[in-house]
Amino acid sequence: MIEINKIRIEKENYINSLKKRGLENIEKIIEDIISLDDDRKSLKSKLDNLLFESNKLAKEIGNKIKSGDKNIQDLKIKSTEIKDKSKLISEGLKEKELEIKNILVNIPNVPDDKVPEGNSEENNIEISKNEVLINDNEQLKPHWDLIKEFDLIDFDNGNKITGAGFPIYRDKGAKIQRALINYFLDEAEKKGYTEIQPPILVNEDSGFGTGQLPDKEGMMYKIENENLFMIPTAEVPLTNIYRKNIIDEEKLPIKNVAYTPCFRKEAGSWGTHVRGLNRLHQFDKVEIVQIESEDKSDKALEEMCNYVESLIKSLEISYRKLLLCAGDLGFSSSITYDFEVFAPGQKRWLECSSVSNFKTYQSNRMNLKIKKSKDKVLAHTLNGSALALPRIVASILETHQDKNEIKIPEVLHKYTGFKKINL
RNA sequence: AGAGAGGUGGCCGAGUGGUCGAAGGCGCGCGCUUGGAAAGCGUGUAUACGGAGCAAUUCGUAUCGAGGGUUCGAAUCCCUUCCUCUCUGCCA
Repeated sequence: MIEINKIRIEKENYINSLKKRGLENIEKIIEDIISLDDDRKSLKSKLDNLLFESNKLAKEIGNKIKSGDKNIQDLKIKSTEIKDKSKLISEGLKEKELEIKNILVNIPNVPDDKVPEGNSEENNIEISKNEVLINDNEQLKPHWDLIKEFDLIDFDNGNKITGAGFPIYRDKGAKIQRALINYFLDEAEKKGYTEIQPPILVNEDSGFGTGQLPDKEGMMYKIENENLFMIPTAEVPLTNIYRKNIIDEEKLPIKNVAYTPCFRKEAGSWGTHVRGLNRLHQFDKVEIVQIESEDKSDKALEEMCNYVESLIKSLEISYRKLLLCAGDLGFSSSITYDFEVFAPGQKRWLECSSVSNFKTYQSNRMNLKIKKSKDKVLAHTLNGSALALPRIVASILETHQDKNEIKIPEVLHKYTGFKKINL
C-alpha cells in the first residue's frame, strides 16, 4: 500500500511514476485521495474535541458523586448529547477511512526510476544472457517427451488422483526434485539465509500483508469454511512472520529461506506453452526473503540477483536476466528482475525466478517497522525465487539430453547419487 | 470435539465501574556515585491518528487478545469471536 503522507509530499513524482504502469486516471485518483484524507483529518479533529468534552464531563460527574453532590442530572444530559453527536461523526470517520483504504489498496506500487516504460513483456530489458553449448540441435525433444521416455513424471495418474497440473514425480524424477531442494537450501545457508519451515496455509491477514488479497484472491486455493488459503509462494508466510513488528536496526538484515510447495489456480490459458512442467497448480520452490532498511535495499536486491544468477549458472543451463518494464511489473513490486532459463527442446525461455524489491509497499500493509535510534520507519521487504523447480527441471532435461541418457549437472551429483539418467 | 481456567506495557504481575496508559518488580536507556566495576540513588522507558511548533517538544483522542453493547464514565459488567493452558476424547 502506498503511503498517503508521501503522496502529499511527492505528488507529481507519484503521478508520473504510476503513469508508467498505464494508469491514465491516476492524477484524479491521487487528487481524490488527498481530498478524502483532508475530510478525514477534519472529522478526526471534530471527533477528538467532542470526546475531550465528554471525558471532561465524565470526570466532573465522578468528582461530584465522590463529594456527595447529587446535582448531576444536567451534566448527564449534556454528556449524552455530546455522545450522540460524536457517534454520528465517528461513523462518518469510519466510512471515510474505509473509502480511503479501498482506493489505496487498489493502487499498485510505484515503479522504481530504473524501471523502463512499456506495457508488455516486449518492453522488458535484457540485462544479461549466458548461453551454454548444446549438442545436436536437430533432435532435441521437449521435456514432456523425455519425461515419458525416461519415466520421470506421471501426469496421467496425477490427473486421476487430483487433477490437471498436479504431477507425480517418480524414481529419478522424484530424486531430482529432492536433490534440487537440498542443493538450493544448502547454498542459501552458505549465503547467510536462515532456513525456515513455514505453514503452507495462511489466513486472510497474511494474504493482505503481502498483497495477494483482496484483489488477487483468484490465484489462491481457498479452504472452505476455514478462511485459510494455500500459499501461492513462501513469500507470504515468510514475510508475514514480521507483520506488526518493530525490528531493531542492529538486527538487520533479516535473511530467510524456505522450501515449500506452492499452489496456484492460474485460471486461464492453455496450449503448448503450458504443457508439461511449464505451468502447474502445485510446484516446489525455494524462496529467499530479506528485510532491510531503506538505504540498503538497493544493494540487497543486487546481491539477491547475483546469488540467483550464480545458482542458475551452476546448473549449466542457458539463462538470461531481464529487468521488467512497468507494464509487466507485479502489483506490489517496485522493481523486479526476472530470470529465464532456456528450454532448447521447445526453443522457449521459461521464467524460473523473480527477484523483487517491494520497498515499503508490503511493510505499510503489514505494519512492519525498523527502529533507528528514536525513529521508527517502514522497512523494505524483498524476495526472490531461488529457485522454482519445474522449469529448472524442464531446462535441465532438455539441455542435457543425449541419445540414450540425460546428464545431471555436476553440482547435483552428491545430492542425486547418480550422474545420469539412462533408458 | 467436550469440560474448566485464562488472555493486562519488552517480560513478570496488581487492578471487579470513576481522576488507570494503567501499581509493583525485572529488563533496558540516561544521570549521580566510584580509581574502575558492582551495588545504591535519581530519572526515563508502548503504538497509531489528529492539532501547535523549523525543531526539541507539547496538547488531544484511541488502544488492557479482537469486534460489538450497557453506562455520564469500562481493563473491570454483557454479547460475539480468536488464541493459550489443564483434564477428557480422537489422532500422525
